[in-house]
Amino acid sequence: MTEATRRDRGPHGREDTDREIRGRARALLVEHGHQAVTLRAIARDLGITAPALYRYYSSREDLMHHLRQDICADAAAELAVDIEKVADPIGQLLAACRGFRRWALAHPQEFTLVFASLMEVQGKSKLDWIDEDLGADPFGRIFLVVAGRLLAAQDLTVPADDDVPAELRADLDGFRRLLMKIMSADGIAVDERRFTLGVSYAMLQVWVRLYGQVTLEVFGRFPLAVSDPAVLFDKMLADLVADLGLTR
Amino acid sequence: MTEATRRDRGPHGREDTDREIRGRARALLVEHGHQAVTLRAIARDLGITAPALYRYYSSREDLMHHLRQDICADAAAELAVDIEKVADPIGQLLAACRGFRRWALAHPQEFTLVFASLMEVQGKSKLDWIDEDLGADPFGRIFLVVAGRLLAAQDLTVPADDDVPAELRADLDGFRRLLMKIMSADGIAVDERRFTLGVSYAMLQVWVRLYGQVTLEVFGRFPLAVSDPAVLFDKMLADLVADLGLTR
DNA sequence: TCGTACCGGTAAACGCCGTTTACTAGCGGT
DNA sequence: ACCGCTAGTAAACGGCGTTTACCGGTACGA
Repeated sequence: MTEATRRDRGPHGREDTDREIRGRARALLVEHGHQAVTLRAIARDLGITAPALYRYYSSREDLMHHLRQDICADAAAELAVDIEKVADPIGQLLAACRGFRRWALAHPQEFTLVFASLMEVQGKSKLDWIDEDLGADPFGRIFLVVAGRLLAAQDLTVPADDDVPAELRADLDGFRRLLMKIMSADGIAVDERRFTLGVSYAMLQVWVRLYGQVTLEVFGRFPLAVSDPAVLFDKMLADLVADLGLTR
Repeated sequence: MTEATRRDRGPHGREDTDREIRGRARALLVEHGHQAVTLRAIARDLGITAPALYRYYSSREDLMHHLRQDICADAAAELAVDIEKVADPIGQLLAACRGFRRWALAHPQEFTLVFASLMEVQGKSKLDWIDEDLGADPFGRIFLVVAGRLLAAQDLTVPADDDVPAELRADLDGFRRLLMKIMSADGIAVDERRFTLGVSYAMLQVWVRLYGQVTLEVFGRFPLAVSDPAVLFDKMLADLVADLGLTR
């Protein structure tokens, strides 16, 4: 006679178990933080022993790596919903930015894991998340598509190419080409001549400000008490679209 | 006869031992990351047993908390040196920004601990680091002093007070008052009428961009490969001073 | 001078943790 | 009927934070 609390109740396929593992890991992360994501705790919740998890992941770090990808994909999906509610490109940009902030504040642990932690020193570069097939991780793609649509529809006020330092041009041009590839994959036509280095640079700066503001808010590192951070965020967004020379 | 590797060789004062503890903790953090800062490892390095550390700190988390403060103070001291090498206020602002970047890149683990981790859920607000005696932590003070000197010496291009949303005014005014207190404590005289809400807002935005850029670089989260990040950083600084309407 | 209270430390233990090793029950294919 | 694979178990190792009980000095007051 087998014991009561056993695992062989019903035929769990490998995929199912894997999903359960990541689901519990995710829940532990959300509820009790990065430290609480423990192989033994996950196994316990699944009614399994810890070493069994090694049939699915080669180490805790390996599991965390896949977890990051899950999180990324989920955040991207959530963001995509927000964006598609809006028709005009500027509105989509704002929706993407607000959606990013909302997600980050609602999921601080996930945000930290994916967007604000040192990459394990394994790979040579920090940029393994760029150039998986075409472009970037699913999350980055969302932003790039939004940028692409905006660019196709509107003229932006951006620095002249002469104003961007020579040492940056190759990088920015690479970014430009990446973005064009994504756009054409997304069925967006864009006039190459309007897509200058200055446009690449401006997009980069938008990301710097968005990321900075969100990260500061998540980590509570503003130099003053902000009683209504949403207002501050919207003001920054307004500055952003103004600096880009956008009007609906 | 006592064993060879014992601790009672020479009279270590309590302060000395405490410094050694923090020193080893610091070294472990730098060399092997947050995870490696282990009470047992620290104790081992000091030729002591782990429970002895509880005579100095009530828990590992308590030690980490003090460690954060040490790091903050050290970073501030390092930054102060950079700043005092320069005479003019604009140069000091640039030196502070570049110093912050250099420190963050040279000490990613410390940077993460102090500037990019979720505050433990203990205190009610995230802002315990504001308003210890007057103002902020030693690190924040440095920036505030630099800002004060700049403000006393130069006119800034900032948004009109009417452009800052009503909901932000109380917060920004609090920041203004804090900064004026720090400035007067630092012996800087400033015309109150030139220190508008727009000035507070502009300073906040400078911090957003600086923090965003540095954090992106430390975490490798730029959306493109940046072959010479220093150039990108300097370009952003140039934009910053241009946006503030500064010229030497 | 003698107690005594405290201070900084030790030893042992508890219950976690990741990970490795050896083993096994059950299943699919031949 | 057997073989081999898969997904699991049990036991163990060493490391971790933390608690408890104990202990040798040293400072200090009677």
